Amino acid sequence: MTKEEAKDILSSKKVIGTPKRVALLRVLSTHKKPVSVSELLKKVQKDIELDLVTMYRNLTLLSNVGIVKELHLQKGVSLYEYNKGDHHHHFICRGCGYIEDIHDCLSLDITEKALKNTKKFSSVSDHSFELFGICNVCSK
Amino acid sequence: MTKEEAKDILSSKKVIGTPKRVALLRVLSTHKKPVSVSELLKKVQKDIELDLVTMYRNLTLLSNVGIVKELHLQKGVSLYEYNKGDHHHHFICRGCGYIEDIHDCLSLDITEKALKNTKKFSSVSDHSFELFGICNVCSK
DNA sequence: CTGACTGCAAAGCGTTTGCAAGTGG
DNA sequence: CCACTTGCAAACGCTTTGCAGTCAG
Repeated sequence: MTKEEAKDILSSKKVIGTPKRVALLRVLSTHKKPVSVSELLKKVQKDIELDLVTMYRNLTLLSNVGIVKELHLQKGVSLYEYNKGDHHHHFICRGCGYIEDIHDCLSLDITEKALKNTKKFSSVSDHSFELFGICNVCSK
Repeated sequence: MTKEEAKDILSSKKVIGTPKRVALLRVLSTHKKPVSVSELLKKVQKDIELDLVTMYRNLTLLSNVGIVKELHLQKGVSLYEYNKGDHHHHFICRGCGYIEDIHDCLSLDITEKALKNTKKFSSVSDHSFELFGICNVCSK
């Protein structure tokens, strides 16, 4: 993703395309897997000076407008991924944390059923689905 | 769940049934929804003196042997629920955090497909599925 | 005596907040 | 001039660790 593309994406959500945000978004967009905050900081800092606090604020901002997604797969760890708009789920290794995307989604049926069965909800905004296992490297 | 039943469950997993663990497990078993650590502490303390640290240690222990399940639905918050063995998922309100169980599960197909498509995993140990929405109370 | 459980204090880690300085329209 | 962004320091909340005291076999 070029700097121009990043700026366009940001401004399409009415977010000012500051250099730090552009750098952040570009790093996020090159990552196929969800990234931790500390990893993200290192990578962005190769490009531009950036404070951890600013990163957090911008991640929250981008998350609020839907440009990035936040994942909470384990205690005390937040992962972020660029929201390309392609709906997908994750296959996660309990050993090393390796993550692979799953591009199938069969949640429609269960979502409909759940809406029929509940009296407390009228709609579903989104959902998460994660598979956990031990990857072939860890199980050796 | 009686104290005796709690003790039996614990000893079946080779965990010593101390009074604190029995009290903790009993509170957990009466809860239909996942509970936060602070809530849990309050409820158990109505029964017996219990330090927060001991709670954490025992929750980790019970989680490791599979008696309780740990959920990470939002940043920095761990929820715990008694693992009755009845596989289920959750419908969560983004507004107030209200949680309802979903007892349908249609994940078999997608699990099989995912295993076929990956080269990095050979098996799935478990999975999570959560629906998010705004409950009828919050959407008023 | 030995190993396990517990409480207390302190540390650790990820995240957020307050404030002052800097930037751009 | 004003609203927005940023960095720094400090605060905050949740969780873990170290250590000493206690208890059961």
